[in-house]
Amino acid sequence: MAALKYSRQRESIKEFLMTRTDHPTADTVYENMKSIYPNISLGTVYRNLSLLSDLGEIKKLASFGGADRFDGRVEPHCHFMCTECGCVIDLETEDMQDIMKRAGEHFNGIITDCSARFFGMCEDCMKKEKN
Amino acid sequence: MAALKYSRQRESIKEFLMTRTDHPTADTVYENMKSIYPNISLGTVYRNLSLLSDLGEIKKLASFGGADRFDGRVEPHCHFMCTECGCVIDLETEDMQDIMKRAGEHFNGIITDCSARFFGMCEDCMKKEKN
DNA sequence: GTGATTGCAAATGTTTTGCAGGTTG
DNA sequence: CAACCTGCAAAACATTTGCAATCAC
Repeated sequence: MAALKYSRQRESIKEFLMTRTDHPTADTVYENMKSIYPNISLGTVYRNLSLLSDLGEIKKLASFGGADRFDGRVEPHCHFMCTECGCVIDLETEDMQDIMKRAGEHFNGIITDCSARFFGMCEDCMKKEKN
Repeated sequence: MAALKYSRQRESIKEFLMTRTDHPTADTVYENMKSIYPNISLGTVYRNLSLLSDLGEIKKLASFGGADRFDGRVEPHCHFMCTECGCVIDLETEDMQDIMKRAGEHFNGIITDCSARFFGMCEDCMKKEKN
């Protein structure tokens, strides 16, 4: 069992994700980290994102079509992706526990987690559409 | 606008997906197609899966962690993935339209599609756990 | 015959991994 | 100093694409 040791890089990656609400990809994290650690490698970014995700300190949003995205917000919540511009937005939805409970009613296994994604067109793209 | 032409390969791929309920990956489809068309290429499988998905004749289940999976069942329904064995099972859940409607209540864009995934342990893995 | 489809192979994009050196506790 | 972590580069995957030959209409 690997004991965890402090790393500036990991700390910065987590802090960075906390400030963002747009669910950046590993590459975006990497680009932003470079301004603090010019020599940081993409491998380190991936390793830390994966580690933080395993620890439950961040959430990995498995493929919305392209590269995986990462979310500093860990409470269960839903996501919306605009099929026009590709942006990913948090949705304030009803209690996820409730959805999970109802989904498991006709199922013989155990449901412990849930990820709901909605697709459509975001507010900004709808405005552009009108022009 | 490309006019669609018949292809045996595409037909077989669709038929194959209709017979399966385990949401195979492109590679699994490819392996199975090889018994009918020994020279079929993986590229052809990907091209046809993508085409069928665009036509709405099959559903692409974007990354459950590894490779994308494909589903011959197109009515809206939820999926469960076992974090132990990786199997993906259909879930009979409440009306998806209803979930979409409620998710959009505090949202200014338009929601047109939804994909809900549940995670946990499947019945088979629970039995093995007990031993 | 025209244009869509195919097999093949090479290219692309994303993520993981081996290794030698540096850092943490 | 032992174990973890890093940067770098190569490898591993999944998927897409260019091309010349083939097939459907």
